[in-house]
Amino acid sequence: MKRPTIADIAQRAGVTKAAVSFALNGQPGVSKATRERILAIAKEIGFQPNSAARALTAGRAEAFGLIIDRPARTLGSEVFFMQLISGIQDELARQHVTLLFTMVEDQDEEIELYRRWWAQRRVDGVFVVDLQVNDRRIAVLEGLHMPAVVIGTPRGSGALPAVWQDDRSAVETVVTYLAKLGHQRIARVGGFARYWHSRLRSEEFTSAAAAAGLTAVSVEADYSAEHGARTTRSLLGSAEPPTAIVYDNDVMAAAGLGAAQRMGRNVPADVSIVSWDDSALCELIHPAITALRRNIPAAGSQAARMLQEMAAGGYPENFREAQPALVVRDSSGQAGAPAIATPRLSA
Amino acid sequence: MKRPTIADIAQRAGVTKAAVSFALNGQPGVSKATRERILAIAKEIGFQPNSAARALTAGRAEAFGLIIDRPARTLGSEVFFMQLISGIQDELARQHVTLLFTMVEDQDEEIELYRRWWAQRRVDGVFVVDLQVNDRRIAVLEGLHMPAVVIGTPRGSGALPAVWQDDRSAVETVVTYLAKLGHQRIARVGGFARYWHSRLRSEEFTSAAAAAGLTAVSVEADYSAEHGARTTRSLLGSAEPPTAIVYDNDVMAAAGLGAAQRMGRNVPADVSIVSWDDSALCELIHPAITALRRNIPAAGSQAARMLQEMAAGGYPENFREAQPALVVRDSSGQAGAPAIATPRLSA
DNA sequence: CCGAAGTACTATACCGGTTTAGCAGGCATA
DNA sequence: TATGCCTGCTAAACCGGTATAGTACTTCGG
Repeated sequence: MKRPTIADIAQRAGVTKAAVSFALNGQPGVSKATRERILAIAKEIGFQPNSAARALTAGRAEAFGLIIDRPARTLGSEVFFMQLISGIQDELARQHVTLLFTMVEDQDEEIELYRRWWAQRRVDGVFVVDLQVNDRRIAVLEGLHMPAVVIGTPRGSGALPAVWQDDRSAVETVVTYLAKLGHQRIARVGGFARYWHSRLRSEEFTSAAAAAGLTAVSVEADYSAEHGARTTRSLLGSAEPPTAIVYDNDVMAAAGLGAAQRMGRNVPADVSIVSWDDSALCELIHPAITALRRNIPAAGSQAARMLQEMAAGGYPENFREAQPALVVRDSSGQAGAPAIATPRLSA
Repeated sequence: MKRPTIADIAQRAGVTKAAVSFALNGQPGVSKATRERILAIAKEIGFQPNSAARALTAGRAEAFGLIIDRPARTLGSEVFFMQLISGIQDELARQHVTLLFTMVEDQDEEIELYRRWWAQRRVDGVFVVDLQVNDRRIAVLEGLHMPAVVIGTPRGSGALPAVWQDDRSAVETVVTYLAKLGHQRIARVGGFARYWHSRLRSEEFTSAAAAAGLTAVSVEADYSAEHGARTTRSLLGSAEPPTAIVYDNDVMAAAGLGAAQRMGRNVPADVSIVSWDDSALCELIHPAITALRRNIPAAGSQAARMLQEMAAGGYPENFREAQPALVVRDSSGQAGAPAIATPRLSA
């Protein structure tokens, strides 16, 4: 019942462990006949090399790590990470490399885990997400000389390569779209300002709005449904409420939509709603939410390829993702347009 | 720059590797003074044992695996797995055990991966989800003598222990609630009939409805928003449409809600909507969806504890989860009640 | 017909830990 | 004074692979 080792194969084939190793790894040093005999035995007894033993000699773990540090409360509804992991896996499974995945409570814990994983040789590298302004992780990873690929933005990623999105042009797409619909006052409910991607989008949003002659306001939120709803109530309740709101993720957009409806506002007649990330959620709720769609799995696969290159000693270039597409649905429309499709009685 | 080994510590302390090993592992065989000297050096140079070397001697991987086999399309919006993983991690992180997580396209691939992981000694056991009727995985895992814990149902789990939910009483809770509201025709949009949990709920739903004197229909869907919407349209378009629909997950419930609204039905006046899993999504959309709330992270933690016990050679008992609570929100109400809160003009 | 080169292996060290057997020295006991 | 028994450590084997050095045997060239 014990799992077979190369010693077992060697014994049955009447050769030494070394010969078996050569045969299994396609190295020269064994005759064709012997090689085939060994391979046949290996196949027959279902031999698979012990990963620990191999890792010990190769000095590699054949595994990469991904740590997410976000409140569990907001994670559940997040489509982003599942899609990202799915894309990463797609690439890694091909090479029989595994992914260690975990969630932590704060960045100290995350850094501690990087150190431990690296010291213990548990991983050959890691994917870094949610890059922050003055992110302490970068210095730690560089100090450890640990292969790592940043997913999200090249700003502040130090010498680490990044898979990034051109926020500037994406923001321009959205703002131009809203401007064309006649919106004058637009708002953005962003994620934590400490995240680079959030901060960059915020800057670009403000400048793009200014360029288009619009009044813009950007508010920070925590990606949760609750924050999305609360921020929306506050924006719509102000003296000069925006006629369009852009949210940094689908959950906040959906929550914002619900909040607006509860306030008696019609979407999109009174206020247009746009989500930064697209998802089934955006499609299925009523009205369906206009969203920026990016290919998240593709970004994950790309990052996986880059990390493998790095782990092999290379220095991959930053990679810019394909431009996201704006998927126009029912939640956005002409500014101040009369309600057509779904009229409502005032309460 | 090379990561320190026990040999380095041994050299600096002027002792052998064995003495270092004894000291680090709290074994007898070294004096208190020597032990402290060794520990101090280990701490100073930041020593962490190489996980491969340790796994090689211990014969354990210090890792567990989780494989999900669902279409990527439906996974993204699923809150269940993120919460489950979060609960599992909570327990595993404590013991410095890692989790290997991956997604596959079909069950053959999943089984293949179990075999490989086990043969390669990559994991000490696995979590099994989405148990199916005549599930081939069970026989494979039992045949391999691979520790495994089933999450979801003890039916068909063979000798493997399970963390399970009492579907019967949960279903009764929902059906009784709907019966009290005066509903006569109720429907259920379930998941794949090949999943045990889905089939069991379906059976219980039918029998509970019969017991309460209601007409019930149960339909199979694939957990996706698209299926949820399509099935809802078909149910509501029938000659005698149900006045209440229960969905097996939050995504289908939300999609069903949207579909009903697009058909001009008022929720809950025309039709009540109930979701089996609760999530931020249920809370945030309008109207908020009545849902059964179970403590998914707790189930994950429990499963992790059981798997650790199994990997240590024990045989944990099946564990029944706490009874889920029905969280009543705005999407459910009196059967045939006039629309009050959000009246609608007919188009 | 002998030396050189190539082939097909074996023997062995090694990766970084754990574990077992053994051994030197101190102390108590008979 | 010899015996036994701790204590505290060392030497070495071992886990399951990979990599390197060495060896027997064949083949070939001059």
